[in-house]
Amino acid sequence: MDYLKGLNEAQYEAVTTLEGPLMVLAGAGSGKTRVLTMRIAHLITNLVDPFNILALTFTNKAAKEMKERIAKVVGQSEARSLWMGTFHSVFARILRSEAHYLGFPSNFTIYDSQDSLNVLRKVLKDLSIDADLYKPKKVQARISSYKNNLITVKAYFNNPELIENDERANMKHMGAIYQKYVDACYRNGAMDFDDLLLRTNELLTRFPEVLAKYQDRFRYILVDEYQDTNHSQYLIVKALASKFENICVVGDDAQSIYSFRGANIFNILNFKKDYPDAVTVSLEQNYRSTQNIVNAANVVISKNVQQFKKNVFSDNEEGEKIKVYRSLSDADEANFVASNIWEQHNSLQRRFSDFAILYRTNSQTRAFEDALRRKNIPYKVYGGLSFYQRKEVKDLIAYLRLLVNENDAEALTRIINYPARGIGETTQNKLTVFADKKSVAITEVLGNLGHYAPELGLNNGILTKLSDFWAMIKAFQVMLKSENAYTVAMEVAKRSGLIKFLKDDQTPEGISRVENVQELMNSMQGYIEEQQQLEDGDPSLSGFLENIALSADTQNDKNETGDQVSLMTIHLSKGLEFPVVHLVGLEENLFPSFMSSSTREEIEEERRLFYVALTRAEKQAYFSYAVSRFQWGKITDAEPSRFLSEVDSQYLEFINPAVESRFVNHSGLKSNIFDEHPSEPRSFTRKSEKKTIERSEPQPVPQNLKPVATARIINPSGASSENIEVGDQVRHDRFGVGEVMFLDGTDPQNIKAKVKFQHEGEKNLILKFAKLTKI
DNA sequence: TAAAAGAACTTTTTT
DNA sequence: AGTTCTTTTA
Repeated sequence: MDYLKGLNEAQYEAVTTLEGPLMVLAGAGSGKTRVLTMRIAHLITNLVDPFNILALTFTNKAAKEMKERIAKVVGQSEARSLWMGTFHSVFARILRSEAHYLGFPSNFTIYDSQDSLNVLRKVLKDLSIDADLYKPKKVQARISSYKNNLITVKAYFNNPELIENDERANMKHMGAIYQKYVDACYRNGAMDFDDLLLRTNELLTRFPEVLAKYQDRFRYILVDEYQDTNHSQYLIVKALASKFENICVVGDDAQSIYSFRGANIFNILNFKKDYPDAVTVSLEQNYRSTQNIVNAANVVISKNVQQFKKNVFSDNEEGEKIKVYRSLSDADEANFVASNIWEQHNSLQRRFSDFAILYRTNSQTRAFEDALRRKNIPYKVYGGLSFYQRKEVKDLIAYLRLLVNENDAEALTRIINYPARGIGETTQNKLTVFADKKSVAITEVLGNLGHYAPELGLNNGILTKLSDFWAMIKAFQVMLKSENAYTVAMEVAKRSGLIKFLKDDQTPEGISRVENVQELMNSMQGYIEEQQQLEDGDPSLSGFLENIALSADTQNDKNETGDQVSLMTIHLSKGLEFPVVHLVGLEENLFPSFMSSSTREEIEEERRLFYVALTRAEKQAYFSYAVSRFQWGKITDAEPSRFLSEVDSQYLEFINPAVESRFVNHSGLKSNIFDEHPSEPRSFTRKSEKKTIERSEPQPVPQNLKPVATARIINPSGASSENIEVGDQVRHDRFGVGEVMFLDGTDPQNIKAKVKFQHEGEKNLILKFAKLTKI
């Protein structure tokens, strides 16, 4: 049992206490993943059949990594039959095999938030409810919270308090909307993310034999990131564990950051109440970070009221102080970060992959991408608008979804007239109304046009178009029986006219859309090949569709090994670690977000978010903030985040360069701790410098001097692209530096260039639009 | 009916 | 600023 060596006392206890309820409170960096991995390995070595183990993780990525690590200890074949994955993916799988209990088809579609929002918009329209009063997003959030708290439509109408509550919020139609939305999903044979949990609960409560089956199967249950489970998840775990009570939950209340998604921190805080016999183990030694980082993080989190008492400490070196950089603008901040990474890469020989840039909102990525690209620093953006959410990708996926589940009305509306085939809004409305009146599915009408035609009141031209469309879908479905998913998808892309339609658009955007569809095809092929190698793989089309619905960005996972800087939101960084972390955008109203600054609970969650971010760092942490920032299309002034002043200044070092101090008083900031720690004394010379700059700005530019601004504009209208030749080194606004591989076309208005970019690969660009600059 | 132009809204975080 | 929904025009 080599794997037990090298564990500290607490870790050893957590790994070897196999029976009964166990709560592991794992402070940041305390070797949580290691404990979980070893614990599962230990179970298997102690002759527990892996088939009887269920391990629930927070992300698919975490599950995959953990499975690989376990396989190294106990061997590939033993690890395979382990059930490990996110709540959503594990229970989606169970729901598929038990779907008949709930009256769902086993090939039900999984709606992502965008899909469910579309359905909701339609429901609002059908009920003639003003979408201004009932903002779809708000309605969606409300329904989501019902579902996560196990309030079904029936339960809602039986609960006067809830109804009253919605009436007070001026949303008295919520019940009706909720009902109609649930009905629509049911009719479409679809479940949204929350349904995967809610319906699992329904399955386990309504059908004791199903519950018994899975209770017997999952004798040992482990839940990672327990602090971020919601009520619905909590109940599933509780039900499954109630027979054997071999339940191990691992988490850290200080790292609960998903309450906006219904996560309930009391699940972990009250674990002892649910299982009075539970053993609690605290892992407090942080092996990841320097003392300075751990101490700074502790000071901040101690401001929170609601938490377990913990004493996280580090025996590592004391380490450097956290550097704090005040910048003028978002662009300035990004430049600072990029230069810092560049310098450390050169002088300290750090790898690019040693760095992470963490931010609160996805919209902050752009500035950093620009700055990194200018310095030719390779990087990878995690999360953000996922590849699978792009319109052209979703469109092709909608076709595929319809093949698998033809009741999916949402997929049907998306593509029935895309690309345009003369089935316009009027026709679609007629169809919907007619189908409603006859209470049959639209697809039923489409499938039996001959039968329904006399009553439909559509002319022959339209009827032909409809029957052609449906014949095409049917042909794809037949093909799916004999051909593999990739071949069918290729055929769909061609025969539906989608590819041709996209190819007709020769703008750079249009070209990139075609590339995205190509990329989707590639990722599909990759998926099929991967699944074919697995014994229990599922290379089918529906398997692929489920995979992309439940895991954010599989397509990028291939080139993960490269040496590149990681950019991601703090939420996404949970569970990861980096030698150097740049925590950026530390400003009031950004972090903490303006959306969650009103109540103490909200601020406490933001503070935990700060704690998570800081404890990602192993050796060095950098904080930065901007005095003004470009957002919502204009420049906004910003104040430093309150979290900065909550870090005791003994852990900080302020590093503002000299050039900047002339602007120090420029922003009209309220006095704060940062004015007490100027990086260098402000002199009169500097102040007067500032004055001259300010005064000179409004003055007219002297005739004999070339204004600097004009001199910098190399490419005002794209005209300079004209004398570009094959072999030239060029710079593109978005793609960075690259080499022109070849040029095509004689019409000066329509010359295409193939450019090989250093980081973005080869792109086909149209010179007129690409605004390439020769360098 | 489809493309083009204009208006409105957007930004919190994700399975 | 960028996207998406809405209205106008051919």
